[in-house]
Amino acid sequence: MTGERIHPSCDESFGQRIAQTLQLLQASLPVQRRMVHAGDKIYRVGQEFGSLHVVSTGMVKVVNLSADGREQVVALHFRGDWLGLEAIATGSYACDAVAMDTGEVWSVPYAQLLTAALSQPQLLRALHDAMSRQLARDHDSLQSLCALPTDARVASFLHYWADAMAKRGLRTDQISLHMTRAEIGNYLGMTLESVSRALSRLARCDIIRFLEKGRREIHIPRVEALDSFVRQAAALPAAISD
Amino acid sequence: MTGERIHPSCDESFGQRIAQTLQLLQASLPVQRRMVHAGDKIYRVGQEFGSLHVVSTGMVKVVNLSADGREQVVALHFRGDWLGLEAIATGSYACDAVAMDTGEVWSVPYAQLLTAALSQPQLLRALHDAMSRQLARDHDSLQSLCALPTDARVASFLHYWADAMAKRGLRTDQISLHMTRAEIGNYLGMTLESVSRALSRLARCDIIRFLEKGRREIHIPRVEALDSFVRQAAALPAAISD
DNA sequence: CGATCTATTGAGCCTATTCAACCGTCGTGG
DNA sequence: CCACGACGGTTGAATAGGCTCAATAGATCG
Repeated sequence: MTGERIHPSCDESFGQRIAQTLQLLQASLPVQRRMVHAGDKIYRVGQEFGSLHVVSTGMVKVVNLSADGREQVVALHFRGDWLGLEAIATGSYACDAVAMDTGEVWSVPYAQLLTAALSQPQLLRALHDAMSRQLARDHDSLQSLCALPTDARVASFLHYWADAMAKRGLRTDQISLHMTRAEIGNYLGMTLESVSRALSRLARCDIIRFLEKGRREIHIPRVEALDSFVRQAAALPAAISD
Repeated sequence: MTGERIHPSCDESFGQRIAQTLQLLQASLPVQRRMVHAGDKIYRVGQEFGSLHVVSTGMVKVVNLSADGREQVVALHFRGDWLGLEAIATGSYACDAVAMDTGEVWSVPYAQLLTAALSQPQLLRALHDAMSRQLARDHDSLQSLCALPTDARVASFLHYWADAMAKRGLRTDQISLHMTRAEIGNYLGMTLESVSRALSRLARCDIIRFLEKGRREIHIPRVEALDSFVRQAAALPAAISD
């Protein structure tokens, strides 16, 4: 293991684990690589389930479609994340998976993955870890939605994003959200105006800064500042600082 | 492979699948059965992960503990549901699992489960199905939280509960919530007063009825009524359709 | 019976939504 | 080239939905 560190708090080994998993997949299965661009769908709701997918590069949003046609972003995925897990039980995808960026997605037939997993326990471990992490992440999302006011929810979202980047060895002080305010709002259960206002307020407190005029590039001087902002908002449901 | 079918929407066979899974577990692993009563903890946050748990009878709530001590109910589990899945990746439980009722919980060491799964593919399938279902369920929770007003969220909650009972072959017209209004509110991201008001309104519309004076027994004449109530609230945040 | 817990309901307030106007950027086409 | 519209973002004013605070009542239990 090469000794390189970027972030103190998060484990550096996570990025390596991702790389290992991707290598393992490639070595032991006929993965089908696919280049995707923003807006491309990796799979669609209702489509028959056959394969799981792993994000190699790029970012993917998972959109739940309700019966009456409304859309709900329920998860975001980055390098190393698995897609389609929610379809295993039912046999058909319950969501759309949409690329938010140019990237590469690998697909592996679920049946073959299981077969390979019998002789490669690490594969099974990787799959279970991915599912487990997703469950834990969903719980955190739920808690944010239930317990935090809008501003803190946006802060928590940024923190999550920065954390996801840090875990993958990418720079965390400057993140570029490949989402519109409307998409962010949809994911966080609020309106696009509220997202905009929250971001403006965070910028006013100097917790974040906008780079360029196109305000999707966000500079985060200190990630801990986001954390403490969330923490404080959580403790006092209705406190207002000047 | 024995003849098995997966229904798209509302499978009658679900209850049978649960029974089969429990039998399978019992037959191929040293499950440790444990009787639990309301308030008992199956596992605690921070505790080292070693075993997964399956609800045999009774109901269990999973409570996420945030850094600052606030509690958040993130999931509810019934017969056949697996507990502790979110701990696989990290190696330690991230939540408390608390019995809401008298019941029985089976525990199986994860390592032994994996070993057994190598020779019993159905075991692995059952585990994956459970995780997959939980992920899909989490997505639905997220969507409810994000998109529905309080009344509809309560209605959706009751519908979910009734559905869970129905899938397990239990009576669905009369459900007994083993939760206080405060717990329900915590789970649904609203205050206990809002829960109370929502229930009162639903009762006023005759979508539900209270049995007895202790108002946790709820009679649901027509489950479809709950569904249509949710659907209508979802479609029009403020719009008007005859 | 008093003490405690849970639930219901009302009144006022506050947060986040709705509605609206405005600005900047980006393509497109006259 | 500029006019134009489409789109994404910001900000303000007014509204409303849900929260807070508070009072009341039933239930349970020692």
